[in-house]
Amino acid sequence: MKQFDHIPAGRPGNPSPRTRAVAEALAIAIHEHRLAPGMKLSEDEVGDIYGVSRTVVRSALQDLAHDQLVTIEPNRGAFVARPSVREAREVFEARALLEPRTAHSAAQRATETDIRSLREHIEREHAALADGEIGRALHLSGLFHIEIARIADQHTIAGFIAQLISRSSLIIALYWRRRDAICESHAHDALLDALGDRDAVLAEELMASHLVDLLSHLDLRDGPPPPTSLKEALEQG
Amino acid sequence: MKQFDHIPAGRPGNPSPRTRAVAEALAIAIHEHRLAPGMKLSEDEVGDIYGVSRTVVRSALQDLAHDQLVTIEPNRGAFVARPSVREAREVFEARALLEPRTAHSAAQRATETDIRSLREHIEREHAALADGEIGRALHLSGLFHIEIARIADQHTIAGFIAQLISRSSLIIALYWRRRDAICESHAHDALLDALGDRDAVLAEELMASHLVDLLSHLDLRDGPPPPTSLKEALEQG
DNA sequence: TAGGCAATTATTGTATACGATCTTGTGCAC
DNA sequence: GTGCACAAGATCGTATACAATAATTGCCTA
Repeated sequence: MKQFDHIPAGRPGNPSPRTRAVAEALAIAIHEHRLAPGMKLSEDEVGDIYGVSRTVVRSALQDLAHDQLVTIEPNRGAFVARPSVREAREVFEARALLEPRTAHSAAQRATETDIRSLREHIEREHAALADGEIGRALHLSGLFHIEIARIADQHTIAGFIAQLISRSSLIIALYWRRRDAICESHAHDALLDALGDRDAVLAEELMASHLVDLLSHLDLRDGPPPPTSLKEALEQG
Repeated sequence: MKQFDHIPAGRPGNPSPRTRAVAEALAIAIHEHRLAPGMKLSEDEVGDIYGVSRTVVRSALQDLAHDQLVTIEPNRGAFVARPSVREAREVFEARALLEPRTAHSAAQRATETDIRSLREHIEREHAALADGEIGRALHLSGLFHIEIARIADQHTIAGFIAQLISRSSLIIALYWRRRDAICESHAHDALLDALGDRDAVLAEELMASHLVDLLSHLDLRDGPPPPTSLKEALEQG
């Protein structure tokens, strides 16, 4: 897991190393779609897995709840969040509002080191896809966006974007149309080129259309709630 | 304190009533400038004051840290946050990005009930000012902005705005030029009129200029650190 | 047999206790 | 007299224990 050590911990949350470790491990599991939306996260169970007490698990879950990756129901426990259709729309509207402008700034400020870092990022993304690790590729895809926000050097907005991308991961898990036809669109490559050329206007446009494209792959038409999960779904089938 | 019960708890944080109560009490104290930036928030002390154990205090402080109202230093404790000049700029840039558009949406969606609610809000704000309760007036002023975001009916963005306004409270505490010459600008009245007239374009413009005006009252020129506080400042002087 | 009630079980909410880390105060050496 | 080293105190980090709440099961009754 060494390759994840550099992850920009968007949240300025709990600096306690154990809490951080558990929170990030859970967050990555969610981002890589190893934990499905709606899944129960029992404090005891998580604590046993990571070899820590409920105290730190609780703290980690609270952090994740703040980023709306998990939902905490009083006296019921924590569950992997299950964003509604409405939330999904809101998240992508917010991204459409923030990310294009951020890409614009990033193009103006990007150093050669930044560009190289982004290129490595994309390569790892492609490698993951080639290995069939879709979840990991998705996670890396999100990190690419976060990296751009970091380059834009607007920490506050970058934090918001990181949060939105986290939630996007859940939204994709719930509403993506065809899991097989995932990505390998070269939107990120095109963005990287624009950033490398310091073409701020183009980068902004590309980001905007990239987000529109992403949104178009979601199935948000059916107004009602998302695909229910767990045993209930199996019982019905 | 009944009049604060309706406060929109921007964060979806810990639903535990005690943790919420402590977190909100501390948040309001910070918003009303009763707790100065940099002040130490000892877990034992806070626990004694509110009659709860360190467990819940820790949880509350963690929530506040996530909103960047307090800073937690490992093994050192929690302190009321002290935003840097740079953070101050970032916060107002983010507000300038989000709030005008939100005001636009709010103007389109506002119901008569919304307008009445806002009007009451302003009246309480003026009343607080008339009573010389500057801190409380400032807090209410922030809530006015949050209320507009709520009316705009974009929960995600409204959450971001709530966070930004929280931090603005600290920024004002640190960087406001002349505490006496505070407000009683009728910017909020003008905004309310525009919203009442459903004039979205005007509301957007008014919000934008209101934020510029606010920013212009901050003293962010001196590049280096903010007006340090606490004993350290006194020892140096 | 279906529905509702009660006891049991499991899980969370909170408090307390212990260990680790940092701060502070004192004393000794230089 | 100054500076460093060490010890005492305080505070935080984590684990554990107990209390409160909700979910589940089994039983009784209609």
